[in-house]
Amino acid sequence: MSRRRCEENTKPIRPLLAQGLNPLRLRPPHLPVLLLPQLAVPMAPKVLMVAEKPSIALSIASALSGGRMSTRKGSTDVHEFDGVFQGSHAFYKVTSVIGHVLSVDFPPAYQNWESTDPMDLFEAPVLRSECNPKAHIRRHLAQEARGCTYLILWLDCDREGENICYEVIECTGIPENEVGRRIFRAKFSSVTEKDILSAMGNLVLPNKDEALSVEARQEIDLKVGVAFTRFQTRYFQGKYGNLDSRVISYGPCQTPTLGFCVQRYQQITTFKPEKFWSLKTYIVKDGTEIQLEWDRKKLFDFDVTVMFQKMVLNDGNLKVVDISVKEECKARPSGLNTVNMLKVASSALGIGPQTAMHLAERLYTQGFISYPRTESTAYPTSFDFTTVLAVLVHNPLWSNNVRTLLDAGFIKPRQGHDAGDHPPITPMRSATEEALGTDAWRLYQYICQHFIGTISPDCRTAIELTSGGETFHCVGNRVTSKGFTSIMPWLAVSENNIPAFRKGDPVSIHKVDIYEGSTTPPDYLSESELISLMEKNGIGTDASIPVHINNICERNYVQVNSGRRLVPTPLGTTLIRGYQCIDADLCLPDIRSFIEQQITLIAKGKADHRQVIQHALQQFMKKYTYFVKKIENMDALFEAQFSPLADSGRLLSKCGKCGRYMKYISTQPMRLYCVTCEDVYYLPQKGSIKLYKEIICPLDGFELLLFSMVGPDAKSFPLCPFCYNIPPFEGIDKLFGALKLDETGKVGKGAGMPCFLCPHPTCKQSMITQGVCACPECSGTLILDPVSAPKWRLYCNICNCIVLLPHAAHRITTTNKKCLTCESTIIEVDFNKKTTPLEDGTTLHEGCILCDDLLHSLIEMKHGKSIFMRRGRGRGRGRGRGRGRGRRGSSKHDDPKMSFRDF
DNA sequence: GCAAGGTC
Repeated sequence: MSRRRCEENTKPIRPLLAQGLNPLRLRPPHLPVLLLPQLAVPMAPKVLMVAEKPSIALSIASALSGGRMSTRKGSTDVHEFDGVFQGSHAFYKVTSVIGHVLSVDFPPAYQNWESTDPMDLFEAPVLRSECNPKAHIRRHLAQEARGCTYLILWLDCDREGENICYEVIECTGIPENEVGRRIFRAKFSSVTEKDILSAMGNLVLPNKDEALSVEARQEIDLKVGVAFTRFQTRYFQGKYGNLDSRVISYGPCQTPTLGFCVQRYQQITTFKPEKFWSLKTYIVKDGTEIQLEWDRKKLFDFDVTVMFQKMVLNDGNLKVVDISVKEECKARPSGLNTVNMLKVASSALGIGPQTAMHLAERLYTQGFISYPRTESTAYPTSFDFTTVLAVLVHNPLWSNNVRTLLDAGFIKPRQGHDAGDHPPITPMRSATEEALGTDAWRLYQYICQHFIGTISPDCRTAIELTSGGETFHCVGNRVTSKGFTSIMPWLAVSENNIPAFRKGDPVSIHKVDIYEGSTTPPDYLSESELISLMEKNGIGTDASIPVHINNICERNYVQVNSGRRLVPTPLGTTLIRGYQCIDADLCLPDIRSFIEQQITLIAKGKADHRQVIQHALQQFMKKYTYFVKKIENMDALFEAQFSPLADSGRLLSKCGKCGRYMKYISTQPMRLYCVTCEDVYYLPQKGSIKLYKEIICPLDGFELLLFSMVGPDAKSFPLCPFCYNIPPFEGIDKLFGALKLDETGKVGKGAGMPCFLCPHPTCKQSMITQGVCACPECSGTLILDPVSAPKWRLYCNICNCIVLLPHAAHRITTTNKKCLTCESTIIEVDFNKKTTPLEDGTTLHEGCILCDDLLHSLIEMKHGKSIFMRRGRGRGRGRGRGRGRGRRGSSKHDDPKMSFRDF
């Protein structure tokens, strides 16, 4: 796990001392910060302190202020108090970010899958932008830093934390060269008052090398993942119709994760059962028949087994040659960390890692358990077990165990591993099933039982062994002290009593049977086993392991079966088999270790980060070119497993180029395929599609389709498949910028051009003819929904605003007249004869919905689903496009199949 | 529509 690794090479404080800036001497650690009335120190310098998450900001502020602080709301809470800094009075503000502030991506020019060769991504520039613009953390930090003299970084003490330090510095606007003068780093080994005070007294500097190592990882992961993903998605989706995944993704974590599942699958499918035989020998002692275990266990040769059976039967007697009694100890568990909690949740509670994390987070925010993301299994020395036990004593489920521990004293917990982050996961408050709901309760119950188990005695068992003649033995098992297994009964040792034997006793054999068995294949990989494998191989971190597992499920590479076992799908097995055929490195865990090992050079200050990135990317570029060159090897496997696009789907609408019907592929991603032109046209997802009145798009001759979203108030709109994928008007995306650009100016999700965005002046489906007036809530246009009868309505072509028109109208259409007052399109309503509001009983009425009193009184505004569209993907690819682009340094002799270790 | 890493 890369997260939570606290590097040893923390930069020392010496430069500070050299400048005459003593590390802080606030006060003896046991005394709270000296509180001074704020008025008395009008010029007190301001110190801004920033933690990685709100909970830590609170802990830091509480520890440093002795609980005497005021808190105000902001993007994240800001805790304020007066104190002393560098011997002077100071005003402290403690706030936090929420994890990373920035993340990397490609510039807009590289976002188009059609016009960008994935190979170019390796050398593309990368941009850093706010990862959660809605949280406004950048603005928050800039505001809070204004007027502050000092910035103290309290980010988590690992490489990611060190990287976030520099993100924070960037956002505050304080120049980076102020590190050591105005900017300091607090390094804490746990979130306890003692460690916080000690960190404050020993401020150091942020570690640029570690921060850069994370930047390198980000760039390598992005470029490698996105390049491979785009290439294989386009290649295979341009050829096959039933892959059933929107994206055929590749990633240095997700792919090896899938690799583990497929590896087990391959063990199962290639397994050859073997017959074996063993001797079951029975004796009678004190009137009971006992079956003895044969020391040879089993033999794979029947004749030899029969020979042994004859030998034993001929003798007919055994002698007790040895009796041994030993006590074994089954150790109590150590403190509960995230990964172990996830494993138990999956294997014992049947709750998947993603769900388990959500439940745990909820339990945490409601105050029932301590912080659920931790690698540590060691309790801090100051941990107050008695308080937690006192909380638990009232629950009848374990009150007896808890009372015993409180009365008789509890056992010191096992040492465990201290990762320097948070304490193990423990209960904080008493709870009931009614209050939590079933699954949260089951998880909470486990956390309580585990906690009690960690301070209960070990389980002790006495084991007796007896051996005889041609080496048989029997084992008895007696539990002498249940210890922690009384609170964790699923871990109990099963007892097995055997009669008393004396050494030298002769024993007569009652019968000797031959047992025939057969070796069996292993089961599918359990989720819990997968988590262990990922942890062991450094794939993902405690926080990201559930995400990777979820990814390979969502992409339809594996399915979670009963007992939470992961069964690869044909797509999953074909992908991994394909990598194995071309370059097995691509799906082995080594690919992650290679990146880790490369960036560690940066973290340790042994290599320049730009050079390392270049070096690593060059290796991956070679792998990429080789993969592209050899893709036919993988394709052969796909061909055997999946149907070509031409064989998939039903005929739906006419192609504007060749005039033939195109096929509709209903498996995700929904698309049209023209068999003649070999072109693919992507469609909006998550809805239904049908032919729209056989209307032809005047721009390109394609037949229009009607897309309907699902659910109540779902909108429908017509679209031309060609315009939707390749917008015909230059700059249509800028014209409707609000749809596609987020606050950072980054291109967001959006479609090419459905008819409701089309500026065609005469086509009856276009925005020009169907548009009625400006949207009251955004810069969009209200469009008449042509198929909304009898609940006629207008919808905004940008936001989720809906305007309900007079109900039960027979017909509503737009006209080519404009309102003289407001320039809205005049609509024509043909009211129902029976319900017409017109005085003379007539049904036809023309007017402007804003200025006509009658129409205006009949409309109503509400909000529905926003029109969520995916970015068009343009024309599909013909067979084999994108192949053989083996340029840039790939020579015949370059075979990147060699292990990374050789590079 | 892409990666992996934070955290809510």
